[in-house]
Amino acid sequence: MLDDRKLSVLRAIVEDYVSTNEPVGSKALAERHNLGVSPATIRNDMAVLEEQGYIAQPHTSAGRVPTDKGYRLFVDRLSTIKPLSSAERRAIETFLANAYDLDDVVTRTVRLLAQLTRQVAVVQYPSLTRSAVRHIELVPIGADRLLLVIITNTGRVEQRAIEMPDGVSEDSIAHLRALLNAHLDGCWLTDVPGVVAEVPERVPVDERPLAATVLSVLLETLIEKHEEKIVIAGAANLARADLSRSLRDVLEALEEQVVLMRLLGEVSDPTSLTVRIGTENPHESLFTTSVVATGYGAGDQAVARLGVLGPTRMDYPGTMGAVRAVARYVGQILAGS
Amino acid sequence: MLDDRKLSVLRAIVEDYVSTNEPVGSKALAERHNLGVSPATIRNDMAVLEEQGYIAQPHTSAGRVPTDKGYRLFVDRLSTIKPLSSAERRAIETFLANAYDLDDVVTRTVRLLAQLTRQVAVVQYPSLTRSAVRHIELVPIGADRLLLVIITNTGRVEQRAIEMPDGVSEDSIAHLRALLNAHLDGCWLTDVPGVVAEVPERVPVDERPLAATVLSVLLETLIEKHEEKIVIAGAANLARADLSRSLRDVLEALEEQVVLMRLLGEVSDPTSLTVRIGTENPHESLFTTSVVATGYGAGDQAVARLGVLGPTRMDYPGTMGAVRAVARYVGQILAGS
DNA sequence: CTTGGCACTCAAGAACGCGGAGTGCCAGAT
DNA sequence: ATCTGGCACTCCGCGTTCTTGAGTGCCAAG
Repeated sequence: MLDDRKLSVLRAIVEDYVSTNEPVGSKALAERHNLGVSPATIRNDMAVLEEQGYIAQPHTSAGRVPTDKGYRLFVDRLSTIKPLSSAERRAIETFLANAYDLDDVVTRTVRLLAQLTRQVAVVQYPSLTRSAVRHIELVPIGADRLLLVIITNTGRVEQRAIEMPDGVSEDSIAHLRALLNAHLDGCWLTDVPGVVAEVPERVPVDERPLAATVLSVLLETLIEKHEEKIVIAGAANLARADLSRSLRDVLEALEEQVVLMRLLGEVSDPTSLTVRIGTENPHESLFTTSVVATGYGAGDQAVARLGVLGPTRMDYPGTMGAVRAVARYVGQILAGS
Repeated sequence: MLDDRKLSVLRAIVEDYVSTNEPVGSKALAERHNLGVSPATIRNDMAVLEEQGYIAQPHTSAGRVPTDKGYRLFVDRLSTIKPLSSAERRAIETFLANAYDLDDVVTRTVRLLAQLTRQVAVVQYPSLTRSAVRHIELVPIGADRLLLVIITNTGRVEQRAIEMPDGVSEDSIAHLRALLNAHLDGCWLTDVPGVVAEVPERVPVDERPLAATVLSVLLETLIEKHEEKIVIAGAANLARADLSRSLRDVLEALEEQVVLMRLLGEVSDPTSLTVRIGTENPHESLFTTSVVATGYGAGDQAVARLGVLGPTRMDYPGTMGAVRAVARYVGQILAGS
C-alpha cells in the first residue's frame, strides 16, 4: 500500500521539515533529494500519504508537514539510529569519568545530555529497588534525636532524622546498629521489609521502643523514596524550539514529579529506546513534544531511566544516538564504582 | 526637588503599571487615584519625573513607564513591605512543618516561594561554613573503596568515595574513624583544616597512607562543596511575564550555578532584604528582571540565601513580604531540628 | 501654581492588493 | 499503468495605506 518511493518521500519530508522548520513542497523535494521523479509524481505520492494520515498541510496550498503518525513510521521503519562522532564519544567519556559521587554523576549526565541533544534532558536517580544495603548508620544528634543513614551499593545515601524515645543509652544504639547491619548487610532493598519483621524478637525488651521507632522510619524511608528523584536540565532549549502549545504549559508539566515519572515511561525492555511522539504522551501539555528515553544501570540491569524531551519536530536519529550512548556510558561508570 | 505630590504620582505610576502592564497616562492616573489635581497638573509632574530619569515613555505619545531608577525610588522610599495574609502564613507553616529532612525542607521551600510569589524561586542550601561536624563515618564498600560520610549539625550529609591503598585492615579503618570523630566532633567546618593538620602524628606509621588519603579527600570535599548547591522552581512563571529580553537568555542564565550564586548576592546585612533591580543585576541577561533576596538560617545567623526572580515590573511590596516571611519560617524550622 | 483647551504625534489595527509557493487535475508521453 | 508537463486555482504572508484614539506638550487664562 505504500511502495518504496512513497516511503522515501515521507522520509525526505521528515528530514527536510526537521531541518528547515517549514512545510515542504513537492518542488523543493524533487530538487534536494534526487528521487529521480518529477514534482508532479511526488505530488501524487503526497496525496496518498496525506490520505493515509502520515502528513498534513497546515493550510490549503501550503507544503506538507509530517503528522505524529508520520513521525512514528519514520522512527519505526525509515531511519536508523545515528552513532555519535568519535569526538562526541570522547567528550562524553571524559566528562563523565571525572564525576566523584552519585550526585555528581547524575548532574553531569543530565547536563551532558542537554548539551548534546540541545533539548531538555531528564534523568532519574538510580532506583532503590535494585539496590542492596551496604551499611546502616545510626548517629545521635542532640539529646533526643537520631540520624538514620542508609548507604546502598549503588552509591546512594539516604538520611532521615528520628525522634528518640526518652532515656535511650549509647549502648542501645550501638547494639541496634550492630544488629541492623548484621541482618541487613547485602540485603536487597526489596527484601528489607521481610527481614526487618524478624528483628524485634532479637532485641532485649527494654530496647524495643527504640527499635520499633527506628524500624518503622527505616521502612517508611525506603517506601517513600520509591517515588524517585528526577533532575532536568536544558530548559532553555525549549525556548529555541517554538512549541505551538504555550511554552508555559510545557514548563509547568516539567515541574511536576508525577508527570516526569510517567514521561520516562515504564521499563519495558530496558536496553531499548522508547520514543513517544506527540499525542502518545501521557500528559496533554506535552502533545506537541516528543520524548526519547531509555533505561540505564550498571551492566544490563536497568535501575533507572533517562531521556530527553523536545518538539515533535526533532532529529530523531541523532537524538536516539545520543541518548543511547549516554545511557551506556553512565552504565559503565556505575558498574565501575 | 521632588515634592510629595510628585512622589505620589510616581507611586501611582508604579502601582498601575505593575497591575496593568500598560504604559499609564495622565488621565487614567487622575481617575484611578484621587490625587485631587487635574490631568494637566499631573502631566507637568510627569515631565519633571521623566527629566529626572524616574519614568520614561516607550514612544512619543504613549503613557509613562517606570525606569529602573523609578522602581528603586519606589522600593526605597515609597512602599512598605506587605505582610502576608494569615491564610498565607498558615499555609507556609503547615507546608514547611511536614518536611522531614534537609533536602525536603529546601525542596518545599523553593516550591512554596515560587507558588506564593508566582515567580521563579531560588534557594541556596545551608552553607557548610557555619556548620559544625556532627559525625564522621567511614564505610568500606567493595575491597578497595571507602565511603566517607560527613554529617553536620545543620542536617547536611556529604559523601564521597575514596580509593584505598592496598592492604588496609578493618581495624585501621575503625581506628581512623574513632580518631577523626574524637578530634573533629563539634568542630566548626572552618576550623577543620587546622585540626586535621595535627592528626597524622597520632596515627601509627603503618596506617599513615590510609590516613593521608582520607584526610586529603576530607579537606577537598569541604572546600569543593563550598561552591554551594542551589535549587530553583517556578521557571514556568517566567513564561507568563513576557520579558523583553528573550526568555531563552534568562533561562540560560538560570542554569548557570555561578550566575545564580552572584544573583543572590553577598550577605551584607543578613536579616534585611536585598532588592536588585534591572541593570543592577550582575548578569546582562537579567537586565530586565529584578531579584528580591534575603539571608536565612537558624536564629539570626544567616547560613544561606533565598529569593525570587521576576520581571522588573513586579509587585515589590508583596514579593518582599513573601520572601521575608518564608525566610523566617525556614529559619524556625532549621532552629527546631 | 493649577487648569482647560488645542494642535500634534505616533502605535496599533483594519482594509486592501498582490506576489508566489504550492496544490489538484487532466491530457499526453513512455 | 505510470509518469510528466501544463494550467488554473487557492490562499498565506507581506507590504502599503488609512483611520482611530490615547496621550503628550504648550499656552493662556484663572
